[in-house]
Amino acid sequence: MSYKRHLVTSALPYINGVKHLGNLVGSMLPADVYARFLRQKGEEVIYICATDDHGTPAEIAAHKAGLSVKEFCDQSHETQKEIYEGFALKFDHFGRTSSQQNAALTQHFCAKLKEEGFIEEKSDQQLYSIDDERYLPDRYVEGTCPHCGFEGARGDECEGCGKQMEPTELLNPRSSISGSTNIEVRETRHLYIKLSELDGRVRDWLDTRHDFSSLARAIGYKWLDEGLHDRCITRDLKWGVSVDQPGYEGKVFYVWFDAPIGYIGATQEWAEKTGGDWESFWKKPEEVYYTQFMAKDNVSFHTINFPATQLGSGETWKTVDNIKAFNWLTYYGGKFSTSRNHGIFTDKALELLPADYWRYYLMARAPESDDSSFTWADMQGVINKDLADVLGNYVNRLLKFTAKKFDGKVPEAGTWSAAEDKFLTETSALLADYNKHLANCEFRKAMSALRALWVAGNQYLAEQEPWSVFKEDEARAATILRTAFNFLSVIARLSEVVIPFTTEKLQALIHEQDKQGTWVTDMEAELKREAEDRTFEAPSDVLIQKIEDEQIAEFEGTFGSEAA
RNA sequence: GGGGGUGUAGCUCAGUUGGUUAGAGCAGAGCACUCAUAAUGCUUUGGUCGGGGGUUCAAGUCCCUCCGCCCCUACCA
Repeated sequence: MSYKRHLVTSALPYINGVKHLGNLVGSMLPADVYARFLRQKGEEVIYICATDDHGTPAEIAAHKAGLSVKEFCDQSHETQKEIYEGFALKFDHFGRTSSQQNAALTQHFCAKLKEEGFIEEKSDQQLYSIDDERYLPDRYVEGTCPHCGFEGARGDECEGCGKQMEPTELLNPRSSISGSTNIEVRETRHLYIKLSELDGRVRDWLDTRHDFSSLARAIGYKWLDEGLHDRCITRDLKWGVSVDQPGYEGKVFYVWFDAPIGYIGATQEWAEKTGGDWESFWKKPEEVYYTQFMAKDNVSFHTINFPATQLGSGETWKTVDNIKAFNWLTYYGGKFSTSRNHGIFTDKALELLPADYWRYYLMARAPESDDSSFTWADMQGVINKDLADVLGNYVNRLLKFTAKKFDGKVPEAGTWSAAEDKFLTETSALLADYNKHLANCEFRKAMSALRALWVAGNQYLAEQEPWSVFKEDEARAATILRTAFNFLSVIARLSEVVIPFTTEKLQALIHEQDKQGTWVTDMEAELKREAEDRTFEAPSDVLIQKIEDEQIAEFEGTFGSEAA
């Protein structure tokens, strides 16, 4: 594992609307924790994300809001960006797929694919709404199902009988945008990517993805084994990356084609902003380790479609080395639903509780092996026990007692004993676990190891009883408290990847703001640090406020406490 | 319908290539301590590992089958 640099991306949140906690836990938050870990370890790493700006839903939402699509996306992008800042997501760049850079790249990929012979032109029949002055994507056509007579059937699928269909089959079709029935069938030309001929390249590539989870690999091979179908990569829309070919005026690339390219586009935005070298991440495959984070529904796009685009270009591009996929976070076992307003949205979450509470809870309960269920009581339990009781109380008891007995200074004198050796051995082992789990993107296990470190501090104090020892042997008490204090410095740094705001508070208390963003490599050196005239402040208020029963009752009243 | 995933103590989850009495945290019970946010530490009660069948000296761990949930995907008359 000696890569010069690391590239981290998380699935691009769609521009339309505020995302819910399920979106956060399945992509951006774990990516942030992982990127922070690598950064703190001193690795060269960039974490890139962006909003996925294109597509019909954005157009329609803009229309409803009385804004141009551009204005709407500008606003929505800023809204989302602010929320993510609230969660301390430390993107190196949070870009947009509607950037100039992405447009140029998307057109570039298409041109290269064409040169390599992987682009084909086909004619197709699509429904055109004369009153809306636009072609209607399948799911924006409603009508009567030709199979069962259900009147609210959509152009892609009938909710009445579950059958799939072509929108041209619908009886009495109408636009679900305007309700207009003034609809006609028009002939339209589109570009297709010939995945059917790219399967060899994709398969050979997949064979080399040794770090993929068995899940990601299985999904990839399944698609390949069934045979890839050519896919249309253009649409008759105004909003999107224009297709720069004769005869394609008024057409744009389909979102699934330009969205993943947005990872590269956003890296270019980053490069322009910072003076960084985007090519060192995307054009030097052997030097870079690339990790993608996403939810399980997104895996096939990242194992097949996007790699096919990259490989089919005939150029050298960095492809993904590890895909970390998540299951769903559910709300009391039911689905989070944007349309039905079920569950908790990210903007609201930040109003209710501090970002660190969400970050820790969501990582401790990350849906890694199966869907996991959010409940308010569970969150209260985790936060109050782990953050407030175990971590918060360690800080409080240690700093208050030391301040009282040693006048706000880190105690001097005293000698290292067997008790400290034992403490060192135990905490070193826990740190090794923590490192390993973070490096492997096993977030539940990582949080468990972190918590064990917090517990270790309390155990040490409980066993050594500095409050009793102090009465007979002040020097011994000094050693215990200094060791515990040094350990607090360690804990603060190791916790930063998940609870950065709390770490900031802690480091302010112990006057170690300069340690922000650093990691712990040598536990022995840390624990044996001398007093060095260090000072600190006793906390005036508790570090972690508990979540009260009344709050839980209120939240359950507001958001509901059962599955949808 | 096909493929993949998942079902382990009341709850949330670990369980390496099958091998001693199935583990952790929370919740419950008991004890210790009093520095601390009635906090902490220690001890401890809970499981026929979704059901059934099979292979094996030995299966939560492999095979078959059935049931529940999740994701992807495909549909015939």
